[in-house]
Amino acid sequence: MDLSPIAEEYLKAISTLETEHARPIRTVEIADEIGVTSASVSSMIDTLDERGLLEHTPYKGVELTGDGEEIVTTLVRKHRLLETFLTDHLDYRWTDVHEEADRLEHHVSDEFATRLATFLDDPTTDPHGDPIPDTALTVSEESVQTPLTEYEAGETVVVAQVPDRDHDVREYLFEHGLEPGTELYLEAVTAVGILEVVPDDADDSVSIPTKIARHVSARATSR
Amino acid sequence: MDLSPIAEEYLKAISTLETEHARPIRTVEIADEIGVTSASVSSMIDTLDERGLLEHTPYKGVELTGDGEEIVTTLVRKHRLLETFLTDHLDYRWTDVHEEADRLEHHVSDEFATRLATFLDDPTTDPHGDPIPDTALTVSEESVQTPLTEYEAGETVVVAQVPDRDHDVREYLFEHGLEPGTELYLEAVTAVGILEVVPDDADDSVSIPTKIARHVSARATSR
DNA sequence: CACTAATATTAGCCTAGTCTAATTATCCTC
DNA sequence: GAGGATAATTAGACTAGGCTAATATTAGTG
Repeated sequence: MDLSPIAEEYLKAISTLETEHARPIRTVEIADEIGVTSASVSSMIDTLDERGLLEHTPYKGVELTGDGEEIVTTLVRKHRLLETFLTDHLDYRWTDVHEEADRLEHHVSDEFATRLATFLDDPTTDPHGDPIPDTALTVSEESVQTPLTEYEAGETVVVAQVPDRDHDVREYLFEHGLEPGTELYLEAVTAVGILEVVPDDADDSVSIPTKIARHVSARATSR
Repeated sequence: MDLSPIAEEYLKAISTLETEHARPIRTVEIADEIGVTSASVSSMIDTLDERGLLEHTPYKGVELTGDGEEIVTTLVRKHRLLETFLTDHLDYRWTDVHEEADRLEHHVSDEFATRLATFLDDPTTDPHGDPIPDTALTVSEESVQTPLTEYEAGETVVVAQVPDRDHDVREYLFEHGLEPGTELYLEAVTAVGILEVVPDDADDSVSIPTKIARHVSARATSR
């Protein structure tokens, strides 16, 4: 039987947390991520466990099974293909596509995803720079990408990925001219945790708090 | 508050039945249309009535209000825009798009619809030949269209609309080469309720039962 | 090692939407 | 205008997913 969009949201949340923490995920973490109570999470964990999508060790935490991960990867693929379509063809700003894709990913068929991918010419990254899993659901080798905070003053880098989940952060980066593909000259790293950077299409430097810069990854310029 | 996809399905069903019968719609008709029991319909009618989307006269039937009709028209617009996108850009056959559009129409935002319409160059009819309501939700003047059964042997017509809801009927028409835009020579009308027609891209005549032909509309050729 | 804080689970209730069974209205025919 | 057929509504129960409150487990600290 098919999974409800709600059950799918739980799987996605668990997957995100697993990637972030690399250890079993606790009930309360899922509750915080989704915005429901721990009680609700406990009961959804039961159903997901019965369906073989995760392994639950009571009082310890959960881990996705292969089946669970596969469902999540399918969703991620649909999500990122949709985002690509929305920005590249429907003229959405990349800052605005996440919410629409988050809703639609649960409702487009596999057939739709396959055809959309063909229409888009099988893209490998989405507008935030995140990799799009292919039909076999394998994620392509990511190019070497490092958080902006790892570079030093004086270096020039290209923005590779920006965080896709927090609207305010996306808005902040957009307004300061930072998006995937932007070339950046790192002017200075101040003591109070601010990066001074100069985007390639700007004259003045822009201040980026470390808190945000940590989640922006970049690769060295190819020259 | 937003309406659930299920509530939206009820409104669509009522609208379809109103168009078909031009009179208040009874509980059991809605039940048959959607495939639920009359009891379920009764209770949904209550909620829809409370929201001001229809008027219910107990034991008599329901009629959509202006608000109710507006919601349906928005859904129809989304549905037909989606169908157009699926056939024109994702290479779906026009016989296969109805189901996907029926799911997605409940989940795409108004913003998405607006942008999709622009992307598609503001089409006025969908792949089945049905008119697409514009942003103001007015349906464009339909060209004069008459059921195939109203024409006489010897006439040449162009298929304007095919039924969009029944997959088997669509499949039948597709296999016999009848789709919107097909030019048709009406060879004969037999006694047992069969039309013999010759599509423009075929040599042999094709037999269409009156039962089906009644729901295919056509306009006279422009020559 | 015991106690407390934090977290997890269970119990029990709520809402939306479904069902079956029982009841009530309406209508049609005689 | 009475009787029966048909249709509509109501009553009561079920499921998914949510909540709060109560209970149980684990972990950390003294």
